[in-house]
Amino acid sequence: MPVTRRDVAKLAGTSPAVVSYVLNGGPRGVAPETRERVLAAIEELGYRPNRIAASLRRNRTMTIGLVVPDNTNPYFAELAHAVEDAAFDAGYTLLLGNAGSDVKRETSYVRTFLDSRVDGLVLIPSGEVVASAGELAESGTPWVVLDRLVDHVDGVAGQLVSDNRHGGRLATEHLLWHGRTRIGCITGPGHVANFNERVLGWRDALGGNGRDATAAALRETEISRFAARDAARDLLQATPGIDGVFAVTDEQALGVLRALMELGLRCPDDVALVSFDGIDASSLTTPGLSTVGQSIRELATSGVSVLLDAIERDDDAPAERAADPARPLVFPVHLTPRGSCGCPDVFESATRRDTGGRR
Amino acid sequence: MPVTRRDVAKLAGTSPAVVSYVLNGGPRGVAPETRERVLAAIEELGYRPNRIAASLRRNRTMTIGLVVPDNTNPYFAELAHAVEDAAFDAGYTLLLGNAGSDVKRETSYVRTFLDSRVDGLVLIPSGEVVASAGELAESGTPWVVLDRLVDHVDGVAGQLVSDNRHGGRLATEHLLWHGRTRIGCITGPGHVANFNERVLGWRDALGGNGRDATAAALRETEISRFAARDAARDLLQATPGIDGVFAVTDEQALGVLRALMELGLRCPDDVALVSFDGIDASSLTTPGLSTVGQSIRELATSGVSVLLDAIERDDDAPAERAADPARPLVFPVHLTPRGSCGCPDVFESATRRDTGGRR
DNA sequence: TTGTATGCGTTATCAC
DNA sequence: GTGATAACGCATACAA
Repeated sequence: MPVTRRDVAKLAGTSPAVVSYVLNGGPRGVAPETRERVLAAIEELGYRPNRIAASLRRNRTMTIGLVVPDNTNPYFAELAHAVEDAAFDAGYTLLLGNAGSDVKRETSYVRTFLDSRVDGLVLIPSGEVVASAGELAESGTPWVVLDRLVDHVDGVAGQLVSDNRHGGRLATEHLLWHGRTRIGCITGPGHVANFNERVLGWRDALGGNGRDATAAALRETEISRFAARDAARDLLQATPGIDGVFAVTDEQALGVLRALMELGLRCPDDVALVSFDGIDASSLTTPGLSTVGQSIRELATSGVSVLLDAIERDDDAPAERAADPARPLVFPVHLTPRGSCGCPDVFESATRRDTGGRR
Repeated sequence: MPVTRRDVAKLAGTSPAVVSYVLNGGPRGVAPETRERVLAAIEELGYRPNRIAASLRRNRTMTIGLVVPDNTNPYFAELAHAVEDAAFDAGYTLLLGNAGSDVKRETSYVRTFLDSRVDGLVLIPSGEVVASAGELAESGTPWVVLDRLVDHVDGVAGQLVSDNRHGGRLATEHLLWHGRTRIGCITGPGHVANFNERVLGWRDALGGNGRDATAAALRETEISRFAARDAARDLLQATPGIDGVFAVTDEQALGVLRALMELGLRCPDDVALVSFDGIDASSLTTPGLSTVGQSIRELATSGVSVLLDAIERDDDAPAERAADPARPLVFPVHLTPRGSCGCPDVFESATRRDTGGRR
């Protein structure tokens, strides 16, 4: 037998409506003396408002959905955590779904979240297109695409990505600067634009320096350190002269590191390595991972911010639209040199980290 | 203007109730001919049922809440992923909250989830007690405690943990077996029972072998590879003779690995290392991490299972109770020797992994 | 200032 | 087998 507004009202000797007014601070005032009685009654009964009922009435759930390929991947984990933080700060609750590179499951989650009437949706696409774009548009629920650029996203409120191509170039140029001449590349699935962009950056850098980036020096694998380890072994053995590797994700770089060890090659002495993402873990491998860091927290925070703006706007004037939401917001990346490329390996202590850390 | 059951009913020339019956497959039958018209109308209008309204009516949301200390920690990430999988399979949606070792925030999330009328709650406690146990009990919402044992949890439907003490002993005995004689320990915050248990296991093993485990060989840090790196440096420098280290979490072991490198010590040659958890990442460090593996997936799956049972039971007979839910379910652990303890480092290839992997 | 009444979209209990 | 109708808990417009 749950305690409801009726019970509170009865105990306070007033009406349920008044209880609402004191709880919501409006839209009407309530006599100080009545308010006291109401608060006392709430306290006494341990009354807790039912968000479900409020959601139904207000047509607003104060929840947002987050669909992520795999929260087990450190990069997505950091992204998800930052999204959750931003949502929490704004008073929203997060519904989480792992799509697991399975477009079917991604669609299923989007549908479930829409049925749950989330106020907005943050989507990190698993495939090259968002299969649910149609349903999303039809539902009128605002949504943003995070981290990965996709086509055919008409109704989207915003797309937020890092400057992948530039990052790929930065990484490769840095390897060249270290005097490396034969630079291989470990990349992710070809249907993900991010990775193709990073590979383009790799080609940009090599081309600009008079070297050609042949397919021979490229391996495509899943975004998994295990798959990357196998690919790196294959690459290193098939192309003996390689003295540098650009891995398009930190996760894969961990596998490359392992492959080097297994083959008896030293990093960076024999093979220098630069990767991409800038996850926390990259600073504490052996050696430290030189990486092109993304502004993970900013990406997530801005994504939620864009989403909440769209939700607000939707509430006021359903017709209005943000300025060209189809044009992606591109976030800058920055090279963080550490040991794996041949730069001095900076020892970042935990205490220094904690003071200078996030927020 | 959302399309509702009324619209479907009108188009199909029937009543909203009938639409419910065809959608829910009960509790009453419906004439095949009517059912066809209803389905056609649903299709035509692109009707999607409103879960919020259904939840309010049914007093059942088909959601469960998960409160986790930090989904960025690989161990919790794997746990969370497994919980999500189990929930998904059972048709439940997951609400996620990061408490971040902040009991205040944990309480806040529990409250929010209760207000959202989750059907059940999975809690990985951040503190030594569950501050919200009272509210939980009062609400009557079933909940389980995962991974960490805590006191004063009267209303809990179940507690699921690994055999921490035994694991600590396993790890340490293995180091002894390798001929290591001075074995230090890096542990986590003293208010977490898990870590204390693992430390007890460490003492057990040392005591049983006639060696004494002095406080000098112990360092307590946060569960962070960064903090652990600092602590390990301190430990290794303050106690020169150390030839083995037991780290109570894989996460911390990563920091120990780094500390060893920085001090010019080789692992396992100079210092052998065994840790605890068995996260995916442990198999691909350099060297591979010897670790006492938990059955992460089973822990999560059983946790959800216990929770769902309690939900079912609650639905049928609110009074009934499971058999002594206060007694924790203890899961076995298993030693996975790899390179860091001195065992041969098995190279687990991605392909072999994928076939033998989860599910 | 306060109480009353209606509706949000569903589900389930009614008579028919 | 079917259609009307009440209720879930809350928010607010409206009458008092």
